Amino acid sequence: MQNTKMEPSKAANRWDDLATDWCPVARAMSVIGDRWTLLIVRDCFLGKSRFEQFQTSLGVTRHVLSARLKRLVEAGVLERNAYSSKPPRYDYVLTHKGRDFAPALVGLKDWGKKHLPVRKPAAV
Amino acid sequence: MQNTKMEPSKAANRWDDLATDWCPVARAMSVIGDRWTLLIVRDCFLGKSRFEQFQTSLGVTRHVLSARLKRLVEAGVLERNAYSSKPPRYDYVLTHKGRDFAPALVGLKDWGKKHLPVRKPAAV
DNA sequence: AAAGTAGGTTCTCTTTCTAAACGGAGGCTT
DNA sequence: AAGCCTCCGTTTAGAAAGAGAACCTACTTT
Repeated sequence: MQNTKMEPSKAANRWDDLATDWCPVARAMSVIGDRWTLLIVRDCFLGKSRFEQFQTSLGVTRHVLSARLKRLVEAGVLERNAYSSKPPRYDYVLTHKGRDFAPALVGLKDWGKKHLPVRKPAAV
Repeated sequence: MQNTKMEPSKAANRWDDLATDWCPVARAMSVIGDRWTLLIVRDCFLGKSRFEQFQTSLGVTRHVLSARLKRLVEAGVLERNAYSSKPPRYDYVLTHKGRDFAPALVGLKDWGKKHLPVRKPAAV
C-alpha cells in the first residue's frame, strides 16, 4: 500500500519530448514521425508546393495536411510564401534545411524499392 | 453528364493503403510511418533486442511496443526468436531486410545531427 | 511462500485522425 | 451582376489510435 508510486515523471512521450532526445534520429522523428509529413516533403522534392496539390496527391485530410504544413514551417523545413496577393494565396517550398533532407529520403526510397515491392493483389 | 461525382474512390488512406502505393517512399512509410517504429529499429542497430530493453529505452507504452514489434516482424524487418524455452522468452533481431535499413537510418541521423541541435531549455 | 524477472495483454481515458461540410476571398462566365 | 468555380483553409462529429497503469503467465531467486 505504500505509495512507491513510480512518479510518472510526466514523461509524456508525446511528439515534443522527442525533440530534445539525445539521439539525432529521435529528434528527426519529432519532425517526421508520422504517416504524412515525409510524403509532403517528398512531394515538395517532386515540385509540388500548394495545399491542393498535396491534398490531391496524398489523399490526406485537409485538417491533417493543414496541421502538418504548419509543423513543417515551424520546424524550418518549409517556407510559406505568398505567390499571389490579389486572392491571398500561399505556397510551400523547401528551405535549405528541407532540401538537405534529400539523402535521407533517397535512403528510404532505396530501401522501399528494394524491400517493399508492390504486390499485385493476387492476380487471377 | 455521366456522374461527375468526385467519387471519393474510397481512398481510405489508412496505413495499409500506403503499402501498395506507386512510390517506394510511401511504401516505406507504411512500415515506419509512426513515432516509434524507427526508434525500435535504431535500438536494434544499437544492440538491443528485448521487449524490456526497448520499453525502457524508448518509454513507449507496452501496448504500442507490442503492436510495433508485431508489425515489424510481419513486415520482415525483425525476427522473433526464442532465446529460452524454460521460461518462454523471446527477443527480436534484425533480418537482412532490417539491416539494409542502415543507410536510411544514417541519412536521418545526419540530418537530425546537422539541423536539429538539442536546444538547452533556456539556460539561465 | 513471497518477490522478482521477462514478455506480454487488458482496461479506461485522452488525443489524434478521418470524413465531410462550411467559409471567405477573389476570379471566370454568361 | 448573378451564379458557379478555385484555392486555402477551419469546423464539427464520430472513429481509431495512443497513454498510462494494472494484470497475467511462467519460471527463478531468496
